[in-house]
Amino acid sequence: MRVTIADIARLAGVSKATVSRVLNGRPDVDQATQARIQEIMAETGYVPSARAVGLASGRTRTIGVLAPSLRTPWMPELLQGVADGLEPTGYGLLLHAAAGDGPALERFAASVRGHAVDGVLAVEPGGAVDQLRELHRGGLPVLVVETGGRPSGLPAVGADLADGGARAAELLLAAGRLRIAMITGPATDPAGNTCAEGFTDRLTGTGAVLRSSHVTESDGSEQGGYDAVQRLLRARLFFDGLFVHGDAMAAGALRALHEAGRQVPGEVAVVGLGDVAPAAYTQPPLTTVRVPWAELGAAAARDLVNRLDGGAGDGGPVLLATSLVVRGTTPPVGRIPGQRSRRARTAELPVV
Amino acid sequence: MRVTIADIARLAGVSKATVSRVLNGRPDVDQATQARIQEIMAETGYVPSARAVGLASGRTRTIGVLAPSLRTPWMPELLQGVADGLEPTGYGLLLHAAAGDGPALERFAASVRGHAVDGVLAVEPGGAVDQLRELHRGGLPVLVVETGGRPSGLPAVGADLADGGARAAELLLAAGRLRIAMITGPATDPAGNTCAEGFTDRLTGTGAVLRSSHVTESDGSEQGGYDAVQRLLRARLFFDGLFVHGDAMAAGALRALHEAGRQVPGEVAVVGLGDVAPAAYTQPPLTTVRVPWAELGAAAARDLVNRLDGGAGDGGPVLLATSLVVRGTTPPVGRIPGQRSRRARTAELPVV
DNA sequence: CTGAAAGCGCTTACAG
DNA sequence: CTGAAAGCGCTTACAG
Repeated sequence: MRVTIADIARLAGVSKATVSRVLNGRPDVDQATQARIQEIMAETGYVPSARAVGLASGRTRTIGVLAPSLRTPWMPELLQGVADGLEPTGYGLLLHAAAGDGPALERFAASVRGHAVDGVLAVEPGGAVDQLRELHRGGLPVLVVETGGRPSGLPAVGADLADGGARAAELLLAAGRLRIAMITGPATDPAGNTCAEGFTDRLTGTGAVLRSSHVTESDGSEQGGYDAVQRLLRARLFFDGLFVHGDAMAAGALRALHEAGRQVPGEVAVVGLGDVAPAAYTQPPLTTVRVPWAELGAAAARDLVNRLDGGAGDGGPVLLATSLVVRGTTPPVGRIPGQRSRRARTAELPVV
Repeated sequence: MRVTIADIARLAGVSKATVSRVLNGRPDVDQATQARIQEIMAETGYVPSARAVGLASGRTRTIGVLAPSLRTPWMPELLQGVADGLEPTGYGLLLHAAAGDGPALERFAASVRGHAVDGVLAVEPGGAVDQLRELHRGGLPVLVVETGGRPSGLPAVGADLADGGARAAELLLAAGRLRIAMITGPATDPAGNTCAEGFTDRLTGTGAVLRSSHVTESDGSEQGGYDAVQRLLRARLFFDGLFVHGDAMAAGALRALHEAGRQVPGEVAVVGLGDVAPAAYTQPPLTTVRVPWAELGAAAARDLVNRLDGGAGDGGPVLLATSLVVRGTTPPVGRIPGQRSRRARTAELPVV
């Protein structure tokens, strides 16, 4: 039924080896022969069997992507970047969207050991990192997308979150804020941790203070951010600057501040992290540390494919730049290094 | 290097055929022999080669998922459902996240024709539906997730959006709204179309009117919803009920109504569609037609795997129920059939 | 309950 | 520039 390489060979009056050469674009084939073979392949609608190519060549031209959850706000954007980065290479994307532990992880590891994929792209693998190290030691190409978690020691691409945190601190300092509060996110979304390091480092010795009493943990959700601000307010803690490790939480924080009658940015300046969907549409629009999620995914895809195709990898870990998107939850200030305004500030935004 | 079935056979003193039988859980193997073989496989860490199994068995135990874009608000939720539904079956998920046309689609079709996957799950395929029909005619198992687009004639699962629309209409009627406006979404997210049919059908003969002048099209984004309401208001059109074909647009619509000083739900009652992330956190929280995205994905995955494993498919198209989630953008009314309150209404919500 | 052999559809040295 | 042959690592009748 199915057209095979043998059919093409017979029709063209050549051997399977020659057809295979044409298929793989080898240069050492007679022009006329090549043209004839290609014509026959087109006429018959021949498509090589991925399964046979896989077995014979030892490669599937597919990479496995390990993503803890598609529900993390920035994950779809990052995955779309991976898909877009992969598309032109012809590599397929085998998606494993499940938490990095338990039987699901075992299943993933087995499929990887069964050579269903040529390499693995792991997004913030968390608990799966030990498995990945073992697979990597076993010779499997692995690339980790680090969004702020502990460096794994594996080949990685990430974003310069520490710098993003420093920029956030500079913006609050430029706005004259001296009593800072911070809402941290869940362990599964560790971008905030690294960002916080750059943030606190930059604050050191400036007169602005971030007390541990003013740091509260939340779960990444809008409601979580709302609750976190309520905790701060109920504890009667004073703060005029707030750094929130996630835009969804920041949206909730803004809601709580609004309900409490606290003016933003007049009384409290707020900076988020991520620049995901809700950021541009909060009231006021959220100033936030932008992470280039899609670019991160695309860079990771290209880097991994590069390694698979024999490239040595581009040396050390790749670190993409973050940037500060200044919208309406921080007061308009003079130019701040790295500031980037994505939206005209509207007249009704309060000015300090 | 790699442990193969031949190694296991030699170590166990049996033939490859017997090892294969154990591998595939065939019952006709001696208990002791089976135990010995399994022990040896465990000791050696044997994992069957997915590539060899694929070639020999003619199946890859992988399904291809065609998703136009991961940036559609409900897509991550739906995809997570697919992944979760697939997990226990052991099937892999080859993700193709690109618009249904152009060279990317060609690449997808080629990979499908190359038998890289056993079947295809297509989410709202749009322009790719002709390709899918052809593949289906060629014998490929195909399942379409229909979110409101034209029925493709292919095996499908969908949500009962017409019923959801009818519920939305009933809610507005119960609230006494007679001048209705509607904001429709982009062609790539056609859920609203079907929903609108049920909506207008239910309105017919009730005294409530939805004029074509009061229907405006938007792009699915928050800003698009905002702009759409501004268009309606600038045209000086009166409306006391508003049905928006997407929660993100509804969030923008609420923002525009707020800026214009229109009270919600007092002056305008608003119903959204989707029940995606922004819905619960708008001000007031959005009343919306809930679509069970994750369940939709999981049902599709199970149905397709069922077909692949020899099940005949469950008869006609599967249609999951939608429901109305009543929050704060519609006035509290007595029990409405099918109403479902997901959140305690807070005291400060305006009451008509 | 088990084995020998053919076959899945390619790729890859090797030889010419 | 091209072909014959072996091999990738399994599964599947067929025979016993």
